Amino acid sequence: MIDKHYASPSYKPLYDQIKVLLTQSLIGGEWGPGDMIPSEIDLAGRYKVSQGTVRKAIDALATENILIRRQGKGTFVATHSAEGMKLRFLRLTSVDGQKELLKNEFISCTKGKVDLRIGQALDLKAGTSIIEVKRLLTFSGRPLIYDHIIIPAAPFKGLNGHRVEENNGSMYSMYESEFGVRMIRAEERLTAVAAQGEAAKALGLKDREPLLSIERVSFTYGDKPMEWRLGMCVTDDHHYMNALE
Amino acid sequence: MIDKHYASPSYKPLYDQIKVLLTQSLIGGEWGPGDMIPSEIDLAGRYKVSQGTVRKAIDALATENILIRRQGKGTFVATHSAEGMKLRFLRLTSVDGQKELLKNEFISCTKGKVDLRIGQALDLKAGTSIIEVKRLLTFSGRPLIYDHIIIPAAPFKGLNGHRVEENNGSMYSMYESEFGVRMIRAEERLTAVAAQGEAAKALGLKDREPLLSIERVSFTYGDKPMEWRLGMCVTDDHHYMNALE
DNA sequence: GAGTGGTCTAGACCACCAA
DNA sequence: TGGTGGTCTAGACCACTCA
Repeated sequence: MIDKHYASPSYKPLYDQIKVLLTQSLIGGEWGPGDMIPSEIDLAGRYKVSQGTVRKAIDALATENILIRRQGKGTFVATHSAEGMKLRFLRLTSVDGQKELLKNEFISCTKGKVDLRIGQALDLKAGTSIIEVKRLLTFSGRPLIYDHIIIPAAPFKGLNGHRVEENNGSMYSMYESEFGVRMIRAEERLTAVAAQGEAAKALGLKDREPLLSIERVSFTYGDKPMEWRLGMCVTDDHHYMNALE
Repeated sequence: MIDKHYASPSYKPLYDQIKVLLTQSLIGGEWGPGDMIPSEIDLAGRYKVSQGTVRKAIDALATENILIRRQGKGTFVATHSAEGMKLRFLRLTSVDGQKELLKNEFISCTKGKVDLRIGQALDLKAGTSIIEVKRLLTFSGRPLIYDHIIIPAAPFKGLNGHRVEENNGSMYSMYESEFGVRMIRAEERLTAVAAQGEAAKALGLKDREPLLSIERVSFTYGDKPMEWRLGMCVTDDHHYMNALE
C-alpha cells in the first residue's frame, strides 16, 4: 500500500514508490515491449496518488529510456525493435557521420560453460551453461567489428545460430521478441589492443595492428547482468563517439 | 518580458524561457562559479512566474551539471574546482577502480596559429592565434596519458607555462578561476592507434604499441567550443569506462 | 470531439541546514 | 527558528493525435 511515512528513518518519496510499482509491472510482464501503459490519470487512480506524482515517476523511467512518452498518444514501453532504437548502444560512427549500412555476418553459435572472469561479470557461478555467439559486422563491405557474445543459457533456451541469422544481427530485439528479456542499460570498458588470433583473421588484419577493444555488460530490469560482449573494432575510418555531461 | 503566447507558432514553454534567462545571467557573470543563486521564491518573483516553473528550469540546468542543488542550503553554480568535480570528464579508471593518484608533468606551453582541422573543431578562422600545452599524466610513477591541448589565445590572454604548472594540471579549474571560462560539456572521439613520435617517446613506448587516442572538444556556455585536446592513453592497466543508457 | 501527455499555478507541508 | 530545496495535491488550461 502507498504510504508517505514522512519522518520515518527510511523515508522514500511517493514517486519513488510508484516508480518501483511501475517497474514491477514491467518485470511481471503486465506491459510488454512496445505496449502502451495506462494513462497518467488511470495510474493515479490505481495507486491513489495525484497525477503529478505518477508523472514524476514516469518522467524518471522515461529519462532512463525504459518508457517513451508521446504527446497525444500515450506512454509506451521502450523497445529495441523500434526504428532508431536498434543501434541505441552503438557508439561507433563513421567519420562522415553515417551510422547505418551495417551488415551482419554470422560466424558461430556454440554452447559451453562460463569461465571465472565472465562468470563474475554476469553474476553466474563458474561452470554455468552459456551460449556463445561470434559474428562479424561489416560496413560497406569492409570488416568493422568482430563480436564475441556470451549469454547465460537458461533464460535463452532454444536460441541457436539459425535464429541469430534470422534476426539479422539485432541481438537486443531478438532477446526481447523471442525471450522477453529487455536490456535497459550497459557498461563498457574500452582499451587499445594489438590484433591477434581469430579476431585479426576475421577482420583481415596483420598481427599487431591496433584495435579498439570494447567490453560490454548489458543489464535487464533490476540491474541484472544478462549479456557479456567483447567487440574488436577497426577504427581506421570509424570513431567511438561519446558525450560527456 | 515573460509571455506564454500559447497557440503561437513558435510556442516555447515558460520554463524554457526562464532557463534562457538564467543562462544569460550565468554568461553575464551575475553569478560566478561556486556562487549561490537567488532562492526559487526570489526568482519566481523576479520573473513573475510560479515557484514550480522556476523549479523546472533549475531542474533542467541541474541535470546538465550547470547548477547544483543542495537541500537546505540553496542552489549553486557548478564549478570544476569543487572536490569530486576535478575529474568530471576523466573516464579513464585503473582496473582496480582507482581514479586518483594522477600526477601532472608539464612539458611545454607555446603560442601558434590554428590549422584547418582544429580550427573547424573550435570554430576559429584558420590562422587564429592559439596556445598549445603539452603534458604527461602519470599514475603511480608510470606514464599514462600524453596530452596535447589547444585553446584560442584571445579568451586566455596571459596564460603561460608557469600558470599551468601552478594549477597542478587541473586545466578546467584554471580556466574558471583565472579566465572566467567554464566548460559545461564535452564530446570525445576514441580510436585505437599505433604509438609513434613524441607521444611514444614521452610515454616510454616502442613504436607500434597500441594506444587509445581520445580527441576531445569542450564547450562553454552557449555550446561554444573552447578547447581541443588529444590524449594518448596507455591502457595496459587502465580502462575507459562508459555507461550506456 | 475525446483522450492523451504537457504546462502552469497556488498552496500546504516536509526534510535539511545553519545560526 | 527561519530559510532553503523537496514533495504532494488539485485544478485549470494548452498542445497533440486520431477517429
